[in-house]
Amino acid sequence: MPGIKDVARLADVSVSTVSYVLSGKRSISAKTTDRVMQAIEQLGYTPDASGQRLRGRRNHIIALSEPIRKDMNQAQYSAYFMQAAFQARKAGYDVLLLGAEDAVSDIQRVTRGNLVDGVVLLDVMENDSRAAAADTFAKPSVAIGYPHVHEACACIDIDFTALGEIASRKLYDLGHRRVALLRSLEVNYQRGVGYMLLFRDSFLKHCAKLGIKVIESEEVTINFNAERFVHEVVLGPEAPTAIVSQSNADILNIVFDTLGNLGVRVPQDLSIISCGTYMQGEMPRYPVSELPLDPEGLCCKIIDVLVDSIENKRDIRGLVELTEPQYIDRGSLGLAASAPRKGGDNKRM
Amino acid sequence: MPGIKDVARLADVSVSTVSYVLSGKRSISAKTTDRVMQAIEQLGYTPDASGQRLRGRRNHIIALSEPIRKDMNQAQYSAYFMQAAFQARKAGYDVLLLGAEDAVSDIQRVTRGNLVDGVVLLDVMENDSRAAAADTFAKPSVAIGYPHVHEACACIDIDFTALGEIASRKLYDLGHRRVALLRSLEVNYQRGVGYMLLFRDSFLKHCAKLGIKVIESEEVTINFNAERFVHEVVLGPEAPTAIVSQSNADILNIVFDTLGNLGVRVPQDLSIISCGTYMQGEMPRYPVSELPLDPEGLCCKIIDVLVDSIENKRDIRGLVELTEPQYIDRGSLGLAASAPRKGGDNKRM
DNA sequence: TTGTACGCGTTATCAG
DNA sequence: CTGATAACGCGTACAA
Repeated sequence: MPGIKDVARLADVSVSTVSYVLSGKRSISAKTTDRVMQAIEQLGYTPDASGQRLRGRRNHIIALSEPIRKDMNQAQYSAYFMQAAFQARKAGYDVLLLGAEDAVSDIQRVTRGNLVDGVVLLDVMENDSRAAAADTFAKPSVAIGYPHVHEACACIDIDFTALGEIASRKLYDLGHRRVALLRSLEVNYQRGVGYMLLFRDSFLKHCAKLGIKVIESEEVTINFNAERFVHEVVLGPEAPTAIVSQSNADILNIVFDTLGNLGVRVPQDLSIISCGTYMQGEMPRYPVSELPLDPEGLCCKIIDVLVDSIENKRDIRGLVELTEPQYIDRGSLGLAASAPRKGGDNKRM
Repeated sequence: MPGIKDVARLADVSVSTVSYVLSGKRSISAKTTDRVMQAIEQLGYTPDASGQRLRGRRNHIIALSEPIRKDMNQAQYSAYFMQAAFQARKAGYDVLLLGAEDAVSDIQRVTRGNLVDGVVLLDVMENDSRAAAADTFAKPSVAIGYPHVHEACACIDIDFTALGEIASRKLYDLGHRRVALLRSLEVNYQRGVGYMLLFRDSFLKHCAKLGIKVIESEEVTINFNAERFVHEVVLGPEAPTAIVSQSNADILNIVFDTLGNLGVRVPQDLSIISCGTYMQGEMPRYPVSELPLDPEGLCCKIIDVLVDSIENKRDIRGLVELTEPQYIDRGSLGLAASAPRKGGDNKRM
């Protein structure tokens, strides 16, 4: 393994000259530059990472903390860390994946040991031990999410309170006064996945204010029967004119299938809107209008903020940035149906 | 940030003594040890990672190379890298995620710069540029997969040739002589995803040998109509007694739904077996017997091999380990139906 | 049992 | 514009 000294010797210059040629932090004559570059190629020289970070105090590594859980929706979270990794690379940073049981001590270890320059917290819950312990990390940290305790880290997320309001407003303006809320997997609420709770609370509150009646689905577990949900709730006595879904593409597919079999047209007879979901990462078989999550946009912003903090030593503790939700119209949300539902008495099933 | 020198000064010993107290590679008197430990705690000292790897030549970091692709099945691959990360941590290694466009130069950079001790190649294709360039990596590498060119890296995977043979044998023993093959997403074959091709080729070959007639589905693209597949192929003139699926849970769900609506019972009227899939990571709504992928088992073995190579300087270039497929009975595979299919003329759809 | 010196690459500083 | 040197932090071979 050739070192910088070997290069210097071969090019007949000093080590500092080689270093300056590589970094460009000093102007070096073209002739010298040529000789050095030639020596580097000839020897196949690559600087050793440990030496590089000795001086600069920067590793160009960002830690990504993702607590390992059996029940995690892998499809969804992988979108976040692939995006975060991609954006980090664009900014010139490698990504260290942390997934140990004890996330807090893991982050302490890599930040205090100067192994990483900063930390991204993924899959953040309302009561997140990592966010709460962020003051014990020796490097800046950013959470995707909005935990209760966040004095020592930055928080970046979609504004899910606004999302609940926008959704209720949109339904109201289209004339909907009775809507069904299709819940997400129960385990998410129980675990305290912040955004799902935030959206639901905000949505229910604003619906109450606007006079929209919300009929909630029963708790969605792994054995949830989406067909029965359609028959009992959607076609039930309360006759909602829209479904607001927090659920995943699999369940939504069954809902669409069931409605199709019953001859219920979307959106003429019934509107559907999906909120706080990310259908691009799943496989919906029917287009559904959405107030979606935004892994790409968020990760882009998160890395921006973190890198800025690292490189310009900006203090980002306590920073909170909630971005405006963006509605995507895919044609499943329309005016509230007033006439009796076509095919409503179709007994095919 | 206190350094080892500060600790040494406070404990009134030399830096080497502090180092040996931490590593335990020399016997130090209890009195000295106490003083040193006290100083360490008092200062909150954590060794700096860059210094640590200066001498030891070991970073305790493993690189995970995952080429970023738009069309990748995120749910599936995330299972591999979460597992790899988990197993690596168990062995005391951190994981650096590599996902740049040019994977080869990325790996060269981190291996030649001594940033990582070894490399795991994920999502390996038959003609994989990374495996082919493994001789230019300065550290040992292991591929999950079985690329054509693999002289310079180790390859660990399930034996998909055996998997094809076992599947055909199993079907044959249960009396099946006509089976439908439900292909995976076409893009996987086109891209050269090794295991899918290996299984398919082996399965077709062994079926031919055993006299099993295989009716293949049309190419599966994003617009694939699984209902039509059931109507045209499964209930078509050739009347296969089993479906062998390489497809995902979403498509399989539709197949089950369609069969259910038609009154075709599984496995009494029709058997279904899924091969080279990983249903635990997806959301199948019906239990399906499977000759599955095994992210956990493979990642465990891969990290074992790689860590052994790193720590004992074992040369693993060219090593190939193909593990025996394990059949999981979930009740969807049974004796070939001989009587005319119940509900076969049901015209509900 | 303890101290000293070395190695890695970058960069501030001083000297040409 | 370029060269020489020291310092940064740690582990460990070697000397004492």
